[in-house]
Order: sequence, then C-alpha cells, then structure tokens
Amino acid sequence: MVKRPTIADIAIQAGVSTGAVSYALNGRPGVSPATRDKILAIAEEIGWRPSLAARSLTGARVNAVGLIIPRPARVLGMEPFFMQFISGVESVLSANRTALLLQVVPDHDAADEAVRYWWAERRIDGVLVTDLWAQDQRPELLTQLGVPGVLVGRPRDGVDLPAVWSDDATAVESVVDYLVTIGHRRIARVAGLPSLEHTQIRTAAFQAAAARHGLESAPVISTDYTWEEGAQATRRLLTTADRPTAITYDNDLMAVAALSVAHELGISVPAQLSIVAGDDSQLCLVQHPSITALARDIVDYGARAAQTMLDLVEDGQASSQQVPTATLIPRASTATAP
Amino acid sequence: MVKRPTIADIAIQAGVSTGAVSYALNGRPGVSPATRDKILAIAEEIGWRPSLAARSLTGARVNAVGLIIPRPARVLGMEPFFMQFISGVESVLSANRTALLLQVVPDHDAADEAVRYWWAERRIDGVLVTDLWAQDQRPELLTQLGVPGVLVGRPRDGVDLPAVWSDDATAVESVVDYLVTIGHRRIARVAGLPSLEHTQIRTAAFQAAAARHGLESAPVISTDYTWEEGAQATRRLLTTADRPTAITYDNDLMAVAALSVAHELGISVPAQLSIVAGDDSQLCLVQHPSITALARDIVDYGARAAQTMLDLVEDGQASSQQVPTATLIPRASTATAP
DNA sequence: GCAACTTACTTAAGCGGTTAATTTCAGAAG
DNA sequence: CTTCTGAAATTAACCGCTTAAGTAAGTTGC
Repeated sequence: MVKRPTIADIAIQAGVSTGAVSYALNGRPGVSPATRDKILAIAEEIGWRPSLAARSLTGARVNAVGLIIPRPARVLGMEPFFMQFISGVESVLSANRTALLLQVVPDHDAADEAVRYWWAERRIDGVLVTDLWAQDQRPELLTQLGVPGVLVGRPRDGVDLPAVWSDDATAVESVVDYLVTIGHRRIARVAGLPSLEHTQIRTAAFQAAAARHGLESAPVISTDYTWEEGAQATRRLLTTADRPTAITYDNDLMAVAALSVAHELGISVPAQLSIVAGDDSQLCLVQHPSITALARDIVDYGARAAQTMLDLVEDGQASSQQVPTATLIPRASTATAP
Repeated sequence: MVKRPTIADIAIQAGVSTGAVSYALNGRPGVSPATRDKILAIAEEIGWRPSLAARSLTGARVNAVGLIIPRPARVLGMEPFFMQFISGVESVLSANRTALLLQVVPDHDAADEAVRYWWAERRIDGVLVTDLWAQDQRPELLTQLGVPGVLVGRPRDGVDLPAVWSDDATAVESVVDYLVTIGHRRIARVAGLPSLEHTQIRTAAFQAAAARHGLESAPVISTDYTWEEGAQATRRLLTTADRPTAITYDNDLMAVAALSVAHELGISVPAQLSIVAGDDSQLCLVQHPSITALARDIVDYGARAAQTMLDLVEDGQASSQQVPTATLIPRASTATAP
C-alpha cells in the first residue's frame, strides 16, 4: 500500500509550513509567486491530491451529488430514459470534477431514507429528485433538512427548490391535436405509473384535449411501463366494441408491445390503428412500421438538471428552467382514421 | 440550516466523554451496559449519524465503490445491459449501506484518470472494472495504486484481482452448434466493439466453432453496438453473393435492426434467414418474429460483482467466480436452413 | 529616523471522529 | 488494612486540511 502524500510532505520538501502550502494550493494570497510556484511544482511532482475527507471536515463541499431512482430494478433495465438522463448528468458533473452518487431504491420510503443518510453523512452537496409522485414528501424533506435539491419535474408550490421540467401537457396536447387532424375520434391513452406526477399531468392534459375536441371516447389505462402491462392494456382496448382508432403510450417499449398485440389480433397498423410512443429512441425507428413518437433530448435534460444543481450548490440559488417541449415525429405507425 | 449533531453533543447529554461515546456507538468494550444503552438512546433520539469525513480521516472505509463506464453517452442509452447491471450492483450495495459512485467517461484515458482521482481523494473503497479491452492498463494501474478492484470479465494473468465472469466462449459455441444442427452452413457474426476483450473472446470462439464444423463461410463484422452499424453490417452481409443463412449479433438492438433490414430487402425471417441476439431483453420478445436470444441474468451478474467487491474490501481478498453461462432461448427468428 | 503599513510567512486551533495510554475506583485476595 | 486486579471512563494525540491570529521582516511616508 502506497502512502499517499499530504500537504505536510509538500511543506517539508518546500521548507515552509503547511499553512503556506494550503494558501499556495488554493490560490489564495499570502505567499510569494516564487514560493507558490515551488509548492505547485512539488505537489505536481509527488502527485498530491487533496483529501476529500479532510476538506469536507472543515465544511467545504464534497463535490458529489446524489441521484435516487425510486423504481424496481427489473423495470429500470428497459427504460432508455434513465440511462440517457444519467449520461447527460454525468457529462456536466464530470466536467466539474463532481461525482454522481447513484442509488436505486424499490420504494418511496427507501428514497427518503437514502436522502437522510447521505446528507447526515455529508456524502453529497445536493440531490436531484426524479420521478416525483403526487404526495411526494421529498421536496419538504429537503427543505426541512436544508439539502440543496433540484426537482426534475414541475416546480412545487410552497417549497423553494429550483426545478427543471418539460411541458408534458403541451406535448400530449400536440399528439391529440395531430390525431384529431388526421380524423381520429376515438383515441386511447396507455399511461405509466399513475402515482407519478408527470403521469397525472399528461393524463389531465389528454382528457382536457379530448374534451376540447369533443372526442367520442378517450379511455385511459394505467400501467407500470413494462412490456407486459402495455400489451395487456392494448389487448383490452382493442377487444372492446368501439375500439379506439389511435392509442398513445407513455413510453416507447409499450408502443412496441402494442404493435405486437395488434399484429396478433389481425389489426393492421396504421390502416386500422394508429400508434404513438411517448418517448423516442432507436426502438421506434427499428420497428415495422416505424413508430410515430414524441421526441425530446433526454441527455440534454439531464445535463441541464446537473448544471442547475451545480449552480445551486455554488451560489446558494438557481432558477427553475423549462427544457424544450417534446416534438412529435410522425412516422409510419400513424395514418388517417379508418 | 440545521446543525447536525456530533458525538460531542451526545457526550454532553450523557454526561460522559466523547471517547466513551465512540466506544459505545461502535460496540467496543470499555463502557458499562447501562451507559451504552443511555448513549445509544440519546444518539437515536437526536438523530446522530457518523460523519463520513471524520471517520475516513482516521483511515476507515468510506463505504463507497466506483463504477466507471467507458462508453460514449449516446450509445449507453439503448444498452439495457448497463442499467440492469447497475440495478444488480445497487441491490447488494444499498443493503450494505454502501454508495455507488458512477462515472460515464468517453474514452480509456478518462477512465484511468477517474480511478486515480477517486482513489487519491479517498472517495471510494474500490472499483468495479467493466468493459475490459485488450490492452487495458487498468488492472495493472489498480494493483500499482493498491486499489481493491473487481474485474467484470476474465481474470487477468499477472494481476491479483478477483474477477466475476461469464463463459462467453461456450455460449457462442452453443449458438453455432444450434444453428449447425438445424442445417445452417453459412453463418455470420456481427460483433460489438472490437477492442473489448469479450468481443475478441466471442469472435475467437465463433471462428473456432465454425472451423470445427467446417462451415462454408463464417464472416465477422465489427460494430459499435448501435442500431445504425448493426443495420449496415446486416445489409452488407445480405447483399453478398453467398449470403449467410444465419446471423448472430452481439446484442439485442442490432438483431432488431437486422429484422428491419431483412424485411426491407424482402428476405423473410426465419424462412430465408435466421437471426440470433447475443443479449436477451423484452426487445426480443416483442418483435415479429420474436428473436432467438442468448439469455443470462444480468441483474444477478451485477449483484455477484458487487458482493465480490464487498468481500474484497472486507477481508482484503475475494475469489474469482464464474456466473452461469448464457443459455440459448429459441424463438421464432430461427428455423432450419433454406 | 520612526511610526505605519505590507508582504510573506508561521502558529495553532478546530472540523468529528478513533484509539492508545492513562486514571479512577470498586471489589477480591492476601 | 493493604495490595492487586480489572472494568469503566477520561485524556489527548492524531488523521489532513483550513484559517484566524500572530510575527518578523521589508517598504513607505513624512
């Protein structure tokens, strides 16, 4: 085991006190240029790196942010969203020498607990809060504990945490408008986890748009985002008397599953049924027919959230921002209503 | 900002010294049962949690392990592998109150640099090394720095790091054997990144199996795992004079892309072309036809790697282990050769 | 020529724990 | 009634770094 160098080692070699070394390494006044250069040179030479522990003990930042993902392990695997989001977060964090602490937890309570621990142990400077659900206590918890947090989702009334969000309502509306324009009057929505805030926002927007257009029917079925539930919901919708002529899904995987179910039931897409995916990925492109989808730049979304987090930690405040609204990319899975 | 409690606060309330508190909280001898209970009760009551920084300053573990993923951000999004692997890793780590530090880096040098930094800053107790490539210096680097590391891949000669690996060679052989059994004599392989060690192992196994069976042709094309390159490779293979009657892919996404290309070229699957995916996921199931795939439990793979890491950190040593070999799940995309 | 600054350092306390060494004290042994 | 023992607790140094306060020079101004 190699003993790692400390500022004391540098001090001895440079023939100065550790205090002087500290000043020099931190670019603070109090040392002559000559001494500073000498100290920096020695530090470089012996490969000195600051001890995070020692620094944070004196109250400094720990240069780490937490990301807690409250979803069961198996579900996560097929969600392109998170991996892309994380990639985006990482691109900003690593450029700022900040680590990402990841925790995948099965439920809400575990998520709260994780925040508490990390903060109490001073492991993180702040947390990114994703997958906000309706009665989510995390914003209040963070405020109460004094943990800097960035909400990935709509800003909350009553809590002073910056949010980075996308206007899902408008996006959903644009899908309904599009489908209505090409003649659909019976449109269904297969939603994601009903407890999630953005699911509720989308469902509300969907129903409002449906009402505005005076649609014949606009059923909504909730799922857990998996292929199985997506397929099951589709089967239910397609075996009703007045089956919908168009169905929108809250992610891409379920839309792909829908293609499969339609095929199985002998319903041709897009001639008899139009399908729209709520997230875009290579998955949608690869299908036959390729799937019309709501596309947004998720990597960028993650990057913005991370940047907001850094600003918040740096300045003690940061402003909320909205990322560009998802745009509909029409492909082969949608056509005029039969 | 709430000031967090320290052992000094507990000491005052309990009317003892901080030393006694430390002994009590760590379950070490030197305090009477009565005092110990009192201290524990107070600690619980005021919500005390140890300061990671203070502890690690005295040389203790930091209860964190690093995972560095050397892949470009965009490629990661569609790789179900990593998210599942991470889920598995997390399931073990979080049960042991250990954090996962994640870093996604674009290239090999950045990966080395990340390890150096994390270790120098004492941010981690060890690292999980995935995506080993041929001339990978990381095993040597870890040994040299004295960083506990677990190789996710074949054990390396000359370095004393435990490895958790799957027998890809046998898995690939089983695919070739299967295809030969159902009559195929021209089998192609669309490989992943050629620099990765497991890609090379698989390619070697593929070629060895092809030779053993005396196949007419067994071309190999390398890709970067993306849909685009998978499609392109497929197109090249299918437009040659003696086009293969079966193609195996190094992941699932490319196999799905292949389905698309075959369709486009008017080649029917499985009648004229059999397709096998090298990883299994819901993707394969959802296709038409569903895709024959090599399946393995990736979540479990991650869990084992994490457990090995914990053992290594705990005991200073851990033994290498092999995870169950992937098994072929025949589905509708493979059939007897035309 | 001397007070008043600057500059370039050093000193030492403190962050929140751990732990070797020391002290205190009740009870057992002689 | 000593002496010894061991349990229970305290003390204080230490981990690596930061930083307020102190000091010893050199510089400036009048």
